[in-house]
Parts: sequence; structure tokens; C-alpha cells
Amino acid sequence: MEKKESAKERILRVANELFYQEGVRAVGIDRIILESEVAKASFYRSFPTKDDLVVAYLELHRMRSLAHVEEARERHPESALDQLRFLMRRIAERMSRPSYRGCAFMNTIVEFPEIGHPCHRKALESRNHVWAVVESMAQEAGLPDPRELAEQLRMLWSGAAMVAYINKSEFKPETFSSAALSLIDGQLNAG
Amino acid sequence: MEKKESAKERILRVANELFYQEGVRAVGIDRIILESEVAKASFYRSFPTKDDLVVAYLELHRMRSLAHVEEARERHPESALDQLRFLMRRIAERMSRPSYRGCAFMNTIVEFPEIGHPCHRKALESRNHVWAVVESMAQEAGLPDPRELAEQLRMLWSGAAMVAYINKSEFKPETFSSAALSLIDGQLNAG
DNA sequence: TTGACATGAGACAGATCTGTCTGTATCTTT
DNA sequence: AAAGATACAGACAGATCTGTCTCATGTCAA
Repeated sequence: MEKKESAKERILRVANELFYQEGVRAVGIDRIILESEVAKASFYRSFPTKDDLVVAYLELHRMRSLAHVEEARERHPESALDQLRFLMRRIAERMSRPSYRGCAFMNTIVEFPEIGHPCHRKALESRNHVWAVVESMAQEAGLPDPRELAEQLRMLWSGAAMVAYINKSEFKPETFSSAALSLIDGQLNAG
Repeated sequence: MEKKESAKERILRVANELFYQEGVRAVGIDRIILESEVAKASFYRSFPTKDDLVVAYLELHRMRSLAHVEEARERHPESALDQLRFLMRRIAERMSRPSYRGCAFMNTIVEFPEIGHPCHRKALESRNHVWAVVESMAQEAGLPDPRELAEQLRMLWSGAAMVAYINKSEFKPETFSSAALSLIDGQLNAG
């Protein structure tokens, strides 16, 4: 039997859609309350402040990002290099989806530039955490300079996220994945 | 003789520093008026709305970006390939400066996600204009697929700007420039 | 049935920001 | 010197957003 979605889950689902599609600052509490069909008091019982809701939203994206990394590990348990390649293709595919609106972490950091702000801090921690896991994957691949490659891939990946968001119509997933493979091969051939 | 800085110039200079360092939305009009030591009425005479000031700020960055491209052309008038390489090194150098806070265009687009908003529109147009000039440079370099390379470089360049902003302490200019050269060489060797 | 408690609808307070307006001082030009 | 334009300081209005509070309604268990 399908158990009913709780108020808190409904709020977070609605907030996730609105925050991601329209931006965190652009979406007010009233809008979320209206669309999740919940009372204001009920909302504030689940999330004492808007920041708390934003943190939950970012945590959701952190879990999803880690799930992709985990999927890559399961698909290619024998080769970290294949895991990396799979991850890049998986990312490229996600970025080319119509609903893709960039990286929630980067967008939130830019929307809340103040160092130490709860939203800024959570977004930065999430970004760093996810990337640390990817970097450890590069470490296992037995490359000449895994940190250097990981850093190059982070730049490329971050930029692809921005291009796929800002210049959506021009984004081609193969352009990203072939660039990623080119960087990987570049270091393989150099080493 | 040094002619005195006009009120409008002073406002724009102060606004540029504050908008770039702390974000456009985070900086209020009152703050700019205070720090540029001008009256509110004088401010609104020079810039009828805050959006007008933001547009002027973005125009400033557009001119600066184009100046870098122009410099590359002057330094290596004979080889578009060398122009590209020079530009990448020049960009890397700028990104490693302590005052670097990312790409004004991307940051503004993320801060104003609403399509058609004057600030969003101007930032997008500026970004696209600057990049069209860089892409034409790639076209002249006689590469097998200049559009593909330009697109890859745009991703890398955009991501490097974000990393240099968000993960400032970890950013190394050589990591970016070597990745850019790797992408260029990757296509040169493939062709 | 009834009482305890959660929920819905929405008014309200407080903060913050943009942009207008008023009154005074200063500067330029004739 | 006089007059008109310009600049300054700051009050004020209007909009917007977050978060609190009130009160009516519904739900579930004893």
C-alpha cells in the first residue's frame, strides 16, 4: 500500500522544484506554502526558518549526487577508470535534460555570497563532499597525477553545468564527455 | 592635469567594487550612495534605477573582457592559435588574483534567474558577445572543428571561473591552462 | 460524545529595499 | 551681488519578504 506523503515531504518536494527551477531567493515562503497546500504554521513547524528548508533542499541534492557516484561504482566495480568514464557520461546525460537548471550547489553559493551564511556553507560543504568522493575515485584509477586530473575534471564539469544552464540550446552532451575523455586520455598518454 | 572624477564615474567605480566583491543583490543602493559620497537624488539622476547601474556595471566588464581578446590579437597578430593560447594564459593569470570573484556575467545571471529581466538579459548578451569573439578566433586558427573546440574551451573556462571563485585556495592557474592546451592539442592531433 | 491536538486560512508585525520628495547649502554665471 | 541650477542630507512612501499569532475547523482516541 502506498503510504501518504507527509506534509514535510510535500513541502520539500515542492520547494525542490521551485528552488531549482526558479532560484532560491526568487521563491518566497508564501509561494511554497500555497503550492504545497499547507498552512503557514504547519510549514514553520516542519522548517523553523527558510534557511532550514534550503539546507534540506541542498541535502537532497547531495544525496542524489552521491547516488550517481555509487551507481558508477556498482556498474564498474573492477575499474576505477571505467567508473570515471561512466560518471562523466551519466553527468552529460543529466545535463542535457530539459529540466536541467545547473548545479544546485554552485547556484546557491552565488545566490548567497556571504561567507558563513547557512545556505552558502551547506552548499559549499555539499559541493566539496561530493567532489572529494569523485577525487578518491580518480586516486584509485592509478593515474600519474590523479589530483591534477580531478581538478581539471572539476573545472570542466563545473563549466559544463553552467553552459548547460545558461546556454541550454547550445549544450551538447558529447562535447562535454569527449572533452572529459580527452583530458583523461591526455594524462594517460603523457604518463 | 588630472580631471576630477565625475559623480557618475565615482558611483560606477564604487558599484563595480561592491557588486563584484559582494554580489549585486547583496549590495543596496544606500550602501553605494554612502560609499560614493553622493546624494540620493544625484544618484538617481545618473542612474534612474538600480537595474541601470547594474547594466552599466556589466557593460564595464564586457569592455574589459573584449580588451583582453584585443590584447591577444595584438600580441600574436600572425597566429590565431597563438592568440588562443595567450588568451588562456592571460585568463588563468587573472583568475589567480586574490580579488578574483568569478565571472560577473555568470554570477549576475544566477543572481537574476528570471528570463528577460534587464540584468539577466544584459549579462547573457555580454557573455554571448564576448564568447562569439573568442569563437571567431578559434575559427581563424584553422582547426578541424573550431566550434567544437570553442565549446569545450567555454566549458573549461566557465568552470575554471567558478572554481577560482568558490574554491579559491585550491585554484592553480597552470591546472587550467594545461587543461586548455590539452584540449587544443587533443583536436590538433586528432585532425 | 467529548476533549486534546493537529491543521487550515489569513491577519499582523518587523525588517529591508527601492525610489520619491522636501528643505537647505553651495556653486556658477551674468 | 543676485539668481538659477545643482548637490547634499535625510525623511517618507510603497512594495516585498520572513516569521508570529489568532481563531475556526477537523480528526482521533477514550
